[in-house]
Amino acid sequence: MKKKHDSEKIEKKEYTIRDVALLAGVSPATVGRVIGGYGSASKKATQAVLEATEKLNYFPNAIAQSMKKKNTYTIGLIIANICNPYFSSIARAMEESLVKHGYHVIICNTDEDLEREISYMKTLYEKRIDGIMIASALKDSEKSKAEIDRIYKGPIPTIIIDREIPGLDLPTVTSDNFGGAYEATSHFIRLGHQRIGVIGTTISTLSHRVEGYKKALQDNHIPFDEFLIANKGVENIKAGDVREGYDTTKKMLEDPQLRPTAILTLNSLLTNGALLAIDELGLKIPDDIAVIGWDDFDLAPVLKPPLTVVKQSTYNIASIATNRLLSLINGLENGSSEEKKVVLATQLVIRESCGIKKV
Amino acid sequence: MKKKHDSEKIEKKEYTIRDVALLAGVSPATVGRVIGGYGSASKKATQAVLEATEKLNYFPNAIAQSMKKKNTYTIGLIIANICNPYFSSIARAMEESLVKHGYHVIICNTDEDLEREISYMKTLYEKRIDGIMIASALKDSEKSKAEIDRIYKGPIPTIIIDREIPGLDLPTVTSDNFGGAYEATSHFIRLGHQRIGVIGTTISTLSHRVEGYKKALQDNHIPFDEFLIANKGVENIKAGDVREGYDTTKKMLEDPQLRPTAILTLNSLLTNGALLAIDELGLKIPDDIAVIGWDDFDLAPVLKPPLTVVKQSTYNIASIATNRLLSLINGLENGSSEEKKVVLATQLVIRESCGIKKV
DNA sequence: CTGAAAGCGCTTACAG
DNA sequence: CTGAAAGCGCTTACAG
Repeated sequence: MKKKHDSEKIEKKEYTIRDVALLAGVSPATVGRVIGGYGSASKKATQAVLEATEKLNYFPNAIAQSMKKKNTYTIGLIIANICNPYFSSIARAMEESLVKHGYHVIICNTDEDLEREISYMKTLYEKRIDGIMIASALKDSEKSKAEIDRIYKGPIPTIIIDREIPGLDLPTVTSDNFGGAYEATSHFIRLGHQRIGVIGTTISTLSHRVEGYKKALQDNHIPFDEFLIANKGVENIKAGDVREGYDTTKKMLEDPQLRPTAILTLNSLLTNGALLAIDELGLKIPDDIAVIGWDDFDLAPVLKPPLTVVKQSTYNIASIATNRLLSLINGLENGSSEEKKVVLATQLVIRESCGIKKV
Repeated sequence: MKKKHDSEKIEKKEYTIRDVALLAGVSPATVGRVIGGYGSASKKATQAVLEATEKLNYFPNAIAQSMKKKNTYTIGLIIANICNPYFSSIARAMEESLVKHGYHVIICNTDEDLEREISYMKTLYEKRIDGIMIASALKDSEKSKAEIDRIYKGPIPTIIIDREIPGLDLPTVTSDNFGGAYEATSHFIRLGHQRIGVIGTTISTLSHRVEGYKKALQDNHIPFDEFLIANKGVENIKAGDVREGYDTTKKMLEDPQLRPTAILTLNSLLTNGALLAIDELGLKIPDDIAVIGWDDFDLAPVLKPPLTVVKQSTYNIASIATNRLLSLINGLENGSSEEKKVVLATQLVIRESCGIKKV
């Protein structure tokens, strides 16, 4: 593969600034100034360099540039799973806006696995990327404060998205998980439901949502029943697999005596799984079971019946997080700003999957 | 921001191999050998280096490594839109398998815009990434053979996915677009349909699918009607927006005299849009209009009625493409292999959206 | 096994 | 405006 011939014509080597300089009859420094747009150069030199660049089809080596300039124009995005429409919309919006600023984005799927997340943090750091956006897999009190600081408060500008990391004072952009769940639960209650199930998983946003759910119950004097909260995950099924929502829902609904009259599913994958399970159990929405999904999606209005959802503004999350990250990178945002934690309101989009008030 | 103090304690500088060497009492070369795992070192030296590394919390600088070793352990994935479940599943599978080999993947969304694609190719090349996977936005005969070669046959190992680029002899992994459309169309015909519409867009895979559609028509002596092919795109709406399928479908179905009795939608976004339009027009599936979607998705079996689809194996596409790319990068795959173009069979998943045979 | 030195391809003061 | 030189943080022959 690596035959070396004496004649230099065989291996088409990669041209460098030096080759361009030679051809243009100027120094490498001048070539750099012309191409890199720093410093100044005479018209004549500029012209010669441009021609030589063209002739050799020269492309600057960004690695070498990074070496000197200490930036890579690369951002790492650490999420659970790019197949979750919630994350793919966020990724899409971020990439679109970042690319306009010259950045590329590296996608890292953790599947809610903290080990993988930490491994990503390490290799991304080694790559000396310029910034990190992370929806962390870290669960409450899984690590000590010191460990958390060591993992997430490195030298790379970082924005926490989707879920707060408790005790970490880094810029954070999340949805109002408590409020969204409170509103959804209240909606069920207003329609006469008393037994309301929550199809969740082990992710950390869950706790705030469950808090919101409990508060709504409490404000309406409805007793809390542990059976109605599914947040343990399912054995042998990773978070992020449709079967998780399917199995969890099936288990909660299979016994007609115990089953709730309404369920709230905590992300679109879980929603998909739940709908699958409900369909298979032969239950009718909303008569047998009312449903509210967390996260809106294109087909929600087309389902029979159209699905009521708690909608998070992925676009806003992405744009706020992106702008803050760019500010951080450019040293514009003050690390100790007051408004570090941005919480965005959710919206209850009422369609037909909760039926009408029972008398 | 860049205050320099005489004392070295203020700026917590980034440690280098040299700092480790100093602390360990060995040379930088030895540190490299220990940490990089190349060459050999005595037990004593190894121990000292490891301790120093630990103490300084030293992380190697991958940029500097890339500079010497000429690789970046980064792969570029150029696709239309990560929000399309078809692409996100591919991206997911690729990333999962690549990360095991030490690679990160950069996501590039083109929205089927060739200019953006070319710009990505350029900046990815400047970053000296190790490999490219690309579902190109290039349309038939949009560029000359020479231009195509110049754009895509650069020095970086490249695998073409999803859609062949005609005239380019690079490794390619695609679905059998012709066959899939032929099968879907034949299925409609078997059920008695004669007026079959195709909801497409401007992407290049379309042409093979339309060919398959036409062949099925022809084999069954059904005349071809230009009106039933929507492949122009919609003004002011980019490919990848749900509204594209919505508008296109609405236009094709609005006139009861002209409208087909069956439609085939060419990707999930278009399917979503079409279902939205059908719902809004008050048409019933399958009685008023039979539907087959291209690409399967979680909710397809839950729709009322469950949707029949042409399923592409995203997992196989991803794994074959990834393995071939790794082989290419490692110089194992022969550039002039016979089996350059891999075509994977599609599968018609029959559910209930086409109804039963009309008499 | 180990160190000194060269070099990867750029950028950036420093002189002129 | 321009060139020579140093240096970014590693790896890799080359000696010893």
